[in-house]
Amino acid sequence: MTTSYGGIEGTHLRQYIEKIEQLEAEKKNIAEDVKEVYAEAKAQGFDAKIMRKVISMRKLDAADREEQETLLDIYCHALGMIPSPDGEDRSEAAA
Amino acid sequence: MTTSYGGIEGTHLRQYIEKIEQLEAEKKNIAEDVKEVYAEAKAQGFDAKIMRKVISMRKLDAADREEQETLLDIYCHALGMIPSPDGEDRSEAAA
Amino acid sequence: MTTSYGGIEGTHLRQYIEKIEQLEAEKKNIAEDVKEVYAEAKAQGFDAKIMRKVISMRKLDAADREEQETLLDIYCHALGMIPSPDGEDRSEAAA
Amino acid sequence: MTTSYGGIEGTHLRQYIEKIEQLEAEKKNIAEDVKEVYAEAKAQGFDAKIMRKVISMRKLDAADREEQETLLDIYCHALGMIPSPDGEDRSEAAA
DNA sequence: TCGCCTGATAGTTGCC
DNA sequence: GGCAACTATCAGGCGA
Repeated sequence: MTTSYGGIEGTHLRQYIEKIEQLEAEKKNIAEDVKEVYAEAKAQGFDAKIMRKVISMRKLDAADREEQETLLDIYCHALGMIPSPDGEDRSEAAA
Repeated sequence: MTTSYGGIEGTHLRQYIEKIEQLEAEKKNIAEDVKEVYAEAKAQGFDAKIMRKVISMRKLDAADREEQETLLDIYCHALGMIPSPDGEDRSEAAA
Repeated sequence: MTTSYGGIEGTHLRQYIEKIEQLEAEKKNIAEDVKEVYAEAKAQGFDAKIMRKVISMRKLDAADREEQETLLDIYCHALGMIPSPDGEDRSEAAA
Repeated sequence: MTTSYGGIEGTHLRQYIEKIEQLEAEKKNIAEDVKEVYAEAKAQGFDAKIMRKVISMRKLDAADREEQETLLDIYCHALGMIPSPDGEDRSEAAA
C-alpha cells in the first residue's frame, strides 16, 4: 500500500501538530524569560507587583490610543477621507 | 543630593519594563502564528477541535511522565538516596 | 412602571450574591478540612509533599483518561457514527 | 515484624488520599453550584461581571473589618484589657 | 520565620 | 451569545 489511511493526510496532520507544539514551546520559553527579567528586577530592588501594574496600565493606555485611532479612522471613512492603513499618508503624491 | 529620583533607577526600571513588554509582544506574535497554523490545517480539511484535543492529550501524557519522574526523585530524597541532579548517584557513601 | 430601583430586582440580586458567598464559605471550610487531613497524615508519619504529588498524578491520570474518551467521541461524531451518550451503540441501524 | 510494606501504613495512606480526593471533589461540586447561580442570575438579567466585582468588594470590606477588629484586639491587649475571643465581652461576669 | 515557588483561582479572549 | 481555552493573579506550602 502507498497512501492508505495514516498516509499523506496523517503526515500533514502530524506536521501541523508538531509545528504547533514547537510554537507553544517557544511561547513557554519566552514566558520563562519574562520571569527571569522580573527576578532580575526584583534583585535590583524593584517590586514585581508594581511592575506588573505599570505594565498593565501601559497596555491599557496603548489600547486606549488604538481605540482613538480606530475612532479617527471611522470618522475619516465617514468623511470619505480613507486614511490609508496605519495612518501612513504622507501625501507624497504631490511630488 | 545626587540620587535624583527618576534617574539611574528609573532608567533601569524602564529598561526592565520595556524588555518585558518586548518579550510579551513576542509571545503574542507566536500565539498568532499558532492560530495561523490551525487556520491552515483547517483549510486542508483537518478539524481544529480534534487537533486541539490531540495536542492537549499529548501535553497531559508528557506532564504525567514528568510527574512520575518528579515523584521518583522525591521518594529518593525522602529515603535519603539523593539521586542528585539528573540521576547522578555515584554511591561513594561507602567510604 | 413599577420597577423601583433597589426593589424586587435588588432583593433578587442580593439573594444571588448571598447564596454565592455562602457557597464560597463552604468551599473554604472544605479546604480547611483538606488541610486537617494532611496534618493528620503528617502526624502519622506520612510526607505531605509526596501525598500531594501522588494526588496530582492521580488527577493527571484521570484527566488523561477523560481526554481519551472525549477524543473518541469527537472522532465518532466527525465520522458520523454518533456513539450516543456513554458509548451506547446498539447498532440497530440494520433495520 | 507484622506490618509489612504496603500493609497497614499503605492502607492508612490510601485512606488519607481518598479522603482528600473526596473533599476536593466536593469543592469542585460547590464551584459548579456557584457557576449555576451565576448562570441563573444572568438569566434574570444580572451582569455576572458586576456581581463578581460586588462580591470581591464585600470580601475586601469584610477583610477590612476583621483587620480593624484585630487592631482593636491588639490595643486591648496592650492595655491589658483582653477582649476575650470574638469580642464577646458583655461583662455579664458580674452576676 | 521569611521569601520563593508551585498550584489554585479568577478574569479575558477567541471560537462555535 | 454561550462556552471553553488561556493567561495573569494570588495564596498556601516548602525550604533556607
